[in-house]
Amino acid sequence: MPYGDAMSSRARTEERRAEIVRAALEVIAERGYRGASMAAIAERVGLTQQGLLHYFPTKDALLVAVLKERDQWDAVPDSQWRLDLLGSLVEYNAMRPGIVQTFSALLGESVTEGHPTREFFTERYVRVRATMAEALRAAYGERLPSGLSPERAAPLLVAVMDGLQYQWLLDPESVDMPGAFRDFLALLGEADAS
Amino acid sequence: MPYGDAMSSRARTEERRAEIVRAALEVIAERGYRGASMAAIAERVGLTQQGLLHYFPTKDALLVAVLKERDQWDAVPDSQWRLDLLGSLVEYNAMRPGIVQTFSALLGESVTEGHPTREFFTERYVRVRATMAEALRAAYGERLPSGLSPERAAPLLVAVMDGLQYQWLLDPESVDMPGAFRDFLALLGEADAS
DNA sequence: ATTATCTATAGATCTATAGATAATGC
DNA sequence: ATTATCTATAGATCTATAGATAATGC
Repeated sequence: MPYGDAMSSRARTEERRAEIVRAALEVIAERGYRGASMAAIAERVGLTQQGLLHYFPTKDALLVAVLKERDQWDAVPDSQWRLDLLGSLVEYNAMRPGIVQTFSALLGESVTEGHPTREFFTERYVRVRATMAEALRAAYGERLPSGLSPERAAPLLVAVMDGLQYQWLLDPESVDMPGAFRDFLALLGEADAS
Repeated sequence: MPYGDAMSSRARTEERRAEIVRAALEVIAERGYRGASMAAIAERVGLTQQGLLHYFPTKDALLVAVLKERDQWDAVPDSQWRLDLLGSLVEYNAMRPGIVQTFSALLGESVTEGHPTREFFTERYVRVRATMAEALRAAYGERLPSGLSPERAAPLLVAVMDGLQYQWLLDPESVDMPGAFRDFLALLGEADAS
């Protein structure tokens, strides 16, 4: 038996696909989606470009699989976010520059016209802002100590996370991403004295 | 005289180059740098791709010119930033989605490996953080009302500006970029009650 | 003479299709 | 039979070079 275990052929196919998606995540981190060639991804899993097309018949099909994978990342079942988990999430991200870089490269490309990730990110942000607003409401009620409503604080929270990622990716020595994020959380939680 | 004015030939050349840079800014906004072909930029100014190469001998040379142009945008002579101008800057940006989109697309690409804008952005952020820290210091002294030092507040300020731009570009209806930014400035200026 | 612009074209890529060959699994 | 993988290749692009032609400006 050429494979040392009892894996079904279907499971083996799925594993190969997962391997390809991981390779795609890497290559996209390095070169962006437009810059990531099917041949480069194929090479990373030891296939020819045409061999790869057996698993994903078009580049877009592969991107869809990549985004689904990514979706599992941030999709903690919506209303279960607790504010105090966010700091840990950012710390976790700081240990996985590859994932952060894939995400940031795709986000950057998504604002260009007709980009295949545009709709994904637009919808994702609607969802993430709503989730964050809920988490803020659960923690603070209708007004944060600073006076902001959860709905107005949410886009700021998301913006800080994304913006810090770019600064950190470009210059990790100079930017303490988790520390800065904690500063921001503290800011949100502070009482308004005015 | 084929040209209706007394422009020198040198000035006419410079104007053509400026025209090309503007076209490049547009095409980069639409397609990113990797996706922006020289041919597409040339077409926008009514030239063939080879005609464009007469003015900028390589794609990278054109990018350098684009970044220099962009540099003039944010280069308010360093130490002259006043905090109360930042809100207006964001309002101004909200009226010029094209510029914001060019910038955001390039920033996104800059985190990929060996990208020609990487160094530019890395250095730019070092500079911008320092400038913002100075502006904050000028406004608040060594501690902001919230208790943060200017140096720790600066990366947050920059992150909010950048992060809001992505959310706004993807979904301008849902995101009030200037309003959210004002919320953030208010947050920074509020006293720490803890 | 220099500047602006064009046609022709080389040489790299890139995605995708067609179709062959070998191995796997009912 | 189906799955995995390969070679060959079509058809689009893309950047850049070579070299011609016409107009401009000392």
